[in-house]
Amino acid sequence: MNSEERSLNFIEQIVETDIQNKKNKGLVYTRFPPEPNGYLHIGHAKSIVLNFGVAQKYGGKTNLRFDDTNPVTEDTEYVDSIQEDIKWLGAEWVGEARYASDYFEQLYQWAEKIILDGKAYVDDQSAEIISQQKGTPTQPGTESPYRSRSVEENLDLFRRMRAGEFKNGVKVLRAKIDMASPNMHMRDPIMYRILHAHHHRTRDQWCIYPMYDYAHGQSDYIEGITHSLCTLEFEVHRPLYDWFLEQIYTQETVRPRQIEFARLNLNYTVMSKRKLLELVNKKLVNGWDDPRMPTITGLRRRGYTPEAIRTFADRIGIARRDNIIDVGLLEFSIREDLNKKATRVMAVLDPIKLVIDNYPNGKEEWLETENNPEDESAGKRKIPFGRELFIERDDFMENPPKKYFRLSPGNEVRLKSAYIIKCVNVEKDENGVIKLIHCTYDEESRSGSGTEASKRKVKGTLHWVSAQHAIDAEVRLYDRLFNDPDPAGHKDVDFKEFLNPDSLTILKNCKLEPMLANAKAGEGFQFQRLGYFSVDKDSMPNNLLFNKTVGLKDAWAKEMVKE
RNA sequence: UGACCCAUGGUGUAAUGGUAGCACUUCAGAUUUUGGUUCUGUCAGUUAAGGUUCGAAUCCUUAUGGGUCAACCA
Repeated sequence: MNSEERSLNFIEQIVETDIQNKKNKGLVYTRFPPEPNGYLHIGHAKSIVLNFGVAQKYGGKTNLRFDDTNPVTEDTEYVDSIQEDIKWLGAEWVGEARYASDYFEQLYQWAEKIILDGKAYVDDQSAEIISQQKGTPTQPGTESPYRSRSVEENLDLFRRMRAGEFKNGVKVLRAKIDMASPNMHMRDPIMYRILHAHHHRTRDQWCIYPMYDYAHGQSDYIEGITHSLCTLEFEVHRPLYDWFLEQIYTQETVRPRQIEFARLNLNYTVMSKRKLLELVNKKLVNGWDDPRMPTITGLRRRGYTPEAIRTFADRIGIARRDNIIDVGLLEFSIREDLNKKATRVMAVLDPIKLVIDNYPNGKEEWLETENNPEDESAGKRKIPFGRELFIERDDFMENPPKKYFRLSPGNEVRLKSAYIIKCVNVEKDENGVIKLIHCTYDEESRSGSGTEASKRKVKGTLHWVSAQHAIDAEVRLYDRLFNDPDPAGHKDVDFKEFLNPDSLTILKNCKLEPMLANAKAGEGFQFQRLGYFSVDKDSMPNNLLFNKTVGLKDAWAKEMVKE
């Protein structure tokens, strides 16, 4: 509905211009280049939707490429999870997944060529010295004493680096560019370092590894990537990206171009892999797939759908200015999707017993109810009704405020898809806590019976579950993980200080309609009047586990806040 | 204190020299056997000052504010 009128984002505009100008023969080829050192999060989803979306829109293709040039932090666990998450999101990369490590030999050969061209040299200095010589953003650097080594010596040393003759950190290969450049990244950046480490794919084949700046652009080039999209912090790397490409570029091939866009920030959460890893390692959450995590796997376990995440990514747009998206927009997107799809069921999370005094003892009825009022094709089902029911504790008040139109003494409400009942009195325990609500029902008022009484309008409608038929379940409620809108944005306070102690609430005594006994892991439902809930992966038929995905909009709660 | 980038309602994002629009949010109302959904209405914006132009959110200058850059990480 909006696609025909939607204006182009700035990257699409660039792509269209390039196509018109027949740049790269009019091809569009993008890539999604995660480093396998962590799980994908919602920020990656933005990048995935962008990269795959742009290519698809213009008849192009997208590669998945693992940027695996640092064996110390990378692992196949991440390689697997990343592929699973991308597939789940519905993106399809062309052919097999690629790896920067597939190109190590080519990268090495090009490095020798650059040495031969006199544009790279082996430096014997320590990391500290090299760092000192880099200067600062306001002061130029100084040149390394090894900068003017002969080509022959450089080549010999570089080959011996590869051969494993040196220990970690003893030597590096540096590009010979400009130590006085105002751009720090151009001050003779390191191309290769020595790392005697086991790589998850190349195993012990290499003991020198290329740095990101050298590997990334060349990998783009090898794959024929036309538009290399990345986040804003790589902007200052672009001159270097171009410089490395310039060393090996030949006219007849595709010339990749790096374009930066603003990364996604969500309020009340953190989005850096480092911080997410810290939460996992310190067991402040229950793993990468904890439903409170902004990871793809966490959102999936929480009950988010790929469609909702994609629409969200679409809604937030692509631009070059820093942004902080309100999590409310993410929540809106999942509600919108689930509202169309989720079967409505009866579930009472905080049960209180109710007895209908004038309903025959031992009688049961199976009443018809619609599965989804938003989707007639979803059909109908029967739910059991009886003399004793559970309703939500919140749905009864002995002394209600004026606008309360749920159950209270002397007041009438409709039980959804069942009868109109009236509260006659309550029983309390010695502490004054209500333990049983006595009601009478209007026998003529059964939903759908067509009688005058069934058409009566009452203010409130409650969800309920038959006590005799109810099944038990554990339900996990989630709130935002952090109490602060920008937990990582405080210079003097660690982000973990803002963790919300109430981000997880476990409810053990929930009562569900019997049909839910067969619910399968990952399946999502709307618990009538409460919100959307999804079956946890650890759920068992005799130990049902639900995760709250998101609550329904709650006008009553809002009203109460105003008081 | 250098280089580079950015600046449109509360939050995002359009308008590509010619009527500042859309979404979320806010608020109000209608409908409703979910205080949901849907529908209608509503509040609210071009950082500032100069300049160019018949006309500037858009081009230029300056200021202000924000961001990025000094890993043998990506």
